[in-house]
Amino acid sequence: MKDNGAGGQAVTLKDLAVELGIHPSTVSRVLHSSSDVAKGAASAATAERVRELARKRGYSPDPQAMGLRTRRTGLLGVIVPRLSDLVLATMYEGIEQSAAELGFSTFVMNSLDDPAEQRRKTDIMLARRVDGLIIGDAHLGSGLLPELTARKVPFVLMNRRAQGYPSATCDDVLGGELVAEHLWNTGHRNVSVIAGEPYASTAIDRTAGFVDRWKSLGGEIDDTDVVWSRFDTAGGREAAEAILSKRRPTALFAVNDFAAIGAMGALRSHGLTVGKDVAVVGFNDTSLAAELPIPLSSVRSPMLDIGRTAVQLLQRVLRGEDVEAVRLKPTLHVRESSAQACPDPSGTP
Amino acid sequence: MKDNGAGGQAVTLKDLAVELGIHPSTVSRVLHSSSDVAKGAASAATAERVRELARKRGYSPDPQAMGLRTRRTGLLGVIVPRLSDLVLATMYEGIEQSAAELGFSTFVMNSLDDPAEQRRKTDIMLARRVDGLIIGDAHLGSGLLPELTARKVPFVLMNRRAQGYPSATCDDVLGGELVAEHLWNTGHRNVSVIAGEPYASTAIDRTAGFVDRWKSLGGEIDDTDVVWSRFDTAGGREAAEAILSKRRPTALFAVNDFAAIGAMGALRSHGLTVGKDVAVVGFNDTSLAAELPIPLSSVRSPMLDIGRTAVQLLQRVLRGEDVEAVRLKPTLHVRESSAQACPDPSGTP
DNA sequence: AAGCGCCACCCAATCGATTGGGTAAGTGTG
DNA sequence: CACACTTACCCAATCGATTGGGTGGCGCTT
Repeated sequence: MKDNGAGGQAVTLKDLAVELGIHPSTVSRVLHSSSDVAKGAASAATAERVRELARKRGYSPDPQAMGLRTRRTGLLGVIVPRLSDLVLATMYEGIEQSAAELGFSTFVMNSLDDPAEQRRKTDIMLARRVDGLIIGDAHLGSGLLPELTARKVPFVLMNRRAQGYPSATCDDVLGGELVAEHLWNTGHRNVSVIAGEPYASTAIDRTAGFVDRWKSLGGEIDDTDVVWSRFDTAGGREAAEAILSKRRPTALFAVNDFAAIGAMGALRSHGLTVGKDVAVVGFNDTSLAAELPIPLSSVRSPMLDIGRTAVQLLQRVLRGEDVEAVRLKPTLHVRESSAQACPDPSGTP
Repeated sequence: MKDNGAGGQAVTLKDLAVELGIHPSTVSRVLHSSSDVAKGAASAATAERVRELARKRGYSPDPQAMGLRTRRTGLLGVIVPRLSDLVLATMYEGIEQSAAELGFSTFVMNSLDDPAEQRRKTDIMLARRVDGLIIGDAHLGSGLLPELTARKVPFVLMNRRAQGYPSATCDDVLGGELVAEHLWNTGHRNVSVIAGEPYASTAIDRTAGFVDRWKSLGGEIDDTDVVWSRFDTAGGREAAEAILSKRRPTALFAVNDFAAIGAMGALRSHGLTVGKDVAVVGFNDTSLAAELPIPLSSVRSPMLDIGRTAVQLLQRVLRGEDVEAVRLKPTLHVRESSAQACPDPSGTP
């Protein structure tokens, strides 16, 4: 029965003040001091009357007016490559939860991983006077981040990291290592990597973690076994086709579940059975992985926690604290797509 | 090099006015009147100087102050079941595009299809003083919509419809009909429906469209052939299990691609091959459908357009116009999962 | 009884932009 | 030359909440 918001005319501080016969500033102080004693502002009795009436009338302060005075909007801007990417959508769920708990609201915008669009969306957010930004689409080597620093815009990175900036990410290097160990231990010696976009730290770190660990185990892998690709299903399919046109690995590591699904499709159309002829491992363990016709092995990254952590880091940045990068630990979940030992340990040339 | 936004101290109207030696109100009028002649407000020469300086200083009006005065925030609230549902995420992309073109910014929140959460999120949005709402999670028979109407909150529905409210949806009945015709024509006579959540108009309409058309073609189908389920992969799997425990249809229609994928998994673990032993058709034609190992037949709903349409309808509501429901036409895309003629037209009892 | 302090408030400026209502200078008309 | 009218501006109130700086009145002290 509240009457604030879009349609109705909201209750204002002054309305309450008039009805109570006191000054608006007193009402403000009472409502503002969260402690039950409005220290020095009003008597306990008055304070109670104020709170009572505020509740009854469904008073909620006008964020416009409040923000105008305090220069803080309680808004956080979130920029992601695209929300229709399940990974980012899930991280955003974490952001929303955490932000709501702290009384912040969040804007999200899709940049489609396009630098011009990243700039445009950033500018829109700043024009809205967000208190800070969460950037989920950082491109390595882009000039945007130093520029934001120069403009003193408070921000943190999420999902992808970049040297020298606070970020909340998965420990992608570790994730890649886990996959390398798993495939090595199941007897594979002949593997390829579907590596993702080379401008994303996620792709680079996962690939590097895999390759480095693979070599340290004594495995062989060179640049031609690593194929860069888009993160989506079609990208994974194309990458797998490119790989299969040249050689036949016994295992594929795709740095993204969707790319892995695309690769599974390509394998099937080459007459290969996933999990028997070729092992496939994905990354992120999206809700789809376990439910696929052939359940997909995948590295589970704590997506919700990454989102939540990003908000917490941003809080600290806003308080002026020094903040470093946080990397959350992933775990490997082995399923049918890579459970069997390698059929032909010698590999195929 | 703009200096507005989170970190820097923004340029204000007054700053410009002082630098130009004129009154802030004059600056405001010049910048406000979009026509190149600031009619009556200033001379052409002054107007040009003002616009020039505004550009140079990177002036952008403070939305807080502007909104305080004009009582319009330029904010739209969007409530969806969850953004990690690819369907809603894609609709949101459409919303974002369209809203940005019109100078609006959008909030999204997840309600998780929980009535209490729907209320909470709605209240948060109204407390933020959004100009209007786009509701993507309407529950049939919920009391929330009449209440919003009573509070004079401008809103439109998206994705799901409800009698008597403006909405932008897919023509789900037609979509169900297309599937019925397709399966009938490929020789199937023994079908089951994975119907989705009974509180969602999407589920109900798609199912009803299918069932009614099926009957009108002479087919038999009764209530036990229709299984309600969650929209996600696990829900689809469970529903398929329930169906297979009782009978063996030659075709399954799932009202959602993710449920269809789950069903494909269940079929496989029963030793049935999708597309050969059992046909499967999904709904929405998400980007995944065509790329699955066994490509999934699906009804393509114009998700981006639905989002865009929702924004346009809301614009009209905000202008006080009368607005009715819009239903966009879907198209069926047949793929390997249901391309073959029914293996056993007589069906299996 | 004069003095002091504190309690419980009130006053007014302020944030940045909008907008109805002036007003002085300049132009044209009869 | 006086009057009306337009041009090109300025003035000040306003939106709703916050906040530094008062100020009466009461109680207590010595």
